[in-house]
Amino acid sequence: MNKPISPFAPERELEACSPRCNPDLQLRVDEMKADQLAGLFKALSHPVRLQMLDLISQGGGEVCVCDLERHFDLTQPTLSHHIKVLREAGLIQSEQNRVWVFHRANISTLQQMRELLGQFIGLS
Amino acid sequence: MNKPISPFAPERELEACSPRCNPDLQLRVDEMKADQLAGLFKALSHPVRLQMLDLISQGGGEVCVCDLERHFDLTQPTLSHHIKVLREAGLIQSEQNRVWVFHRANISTLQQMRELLGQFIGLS
DNA sequence: ATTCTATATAGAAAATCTTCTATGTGTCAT
DNA sequence: ATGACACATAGAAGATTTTCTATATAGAAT
Repeated sequence: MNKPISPFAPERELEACSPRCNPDLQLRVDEMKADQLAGLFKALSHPVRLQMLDLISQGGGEVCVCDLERHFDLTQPTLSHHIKVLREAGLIQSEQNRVWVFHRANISTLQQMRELLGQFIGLS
Repeated sequence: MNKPISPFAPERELEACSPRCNPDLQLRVDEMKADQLAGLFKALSHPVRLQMLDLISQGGGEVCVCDLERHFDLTQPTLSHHIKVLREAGLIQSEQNRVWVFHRANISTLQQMRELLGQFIGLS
């Protein structure tokens, strides 16, 4: 856990363990933002939720659970749980109409994730 | 789990529970691809790994663990574990040079994730 | 009123994840 | 050779996730 000053770069202010190190690197994503963004990635970290969002994103805001459940070999409470995870993460919005609940993808949230990846790729 | 044919749309081939349903929706992401992609999202589903990749992506392929550990209040084995998760997911590549290991972001993997999100947003 | 249907919630078992301490391995300096 | 350092691995405790069965709620149809 201790970081000796490299003999090769004694003029550095920050400590480096080798001449190839980058002791000046700064986090561009603070802890609060990292928590929020990691939560978004976590919501898509399950294959069923990823496929659910694939379906919901195709539906133009008119996707009912009955349109989802035929694609998955899971019980209704399990699907209900995964939908809740997507909703609580902010990836989808749900609206009740009579007995049914319709879901739509939350584009701005997806764009946030895309922007982060773009930053990692070097697009910004 | 049973899906009655709607009385409002008896001509539909697939079952719909309401007139607003989309019984024709097809998965664009098959199960194998969903598993692979969900694995990528899972690797970024922890705030520390997300911040680690933020740092590594800035370093131009020359990021050593000593450049990471100053930013996190975690033990060395824990950081080593998170690095392994990123590497096994394919998000970073690691190369040993003498005593040190240097990490670089795997751009093509990040692009895969970005493409999926683009598909969800409707960019393709 | 009763029943059916769509969806949500409760709670529990099993699996997985996160983090730690302790220890191992390989490289370098003395 | 010996010791110091960078990093990896083993294994365990505790937290979280995934999935199920059972049950609740609430709107519609009979």
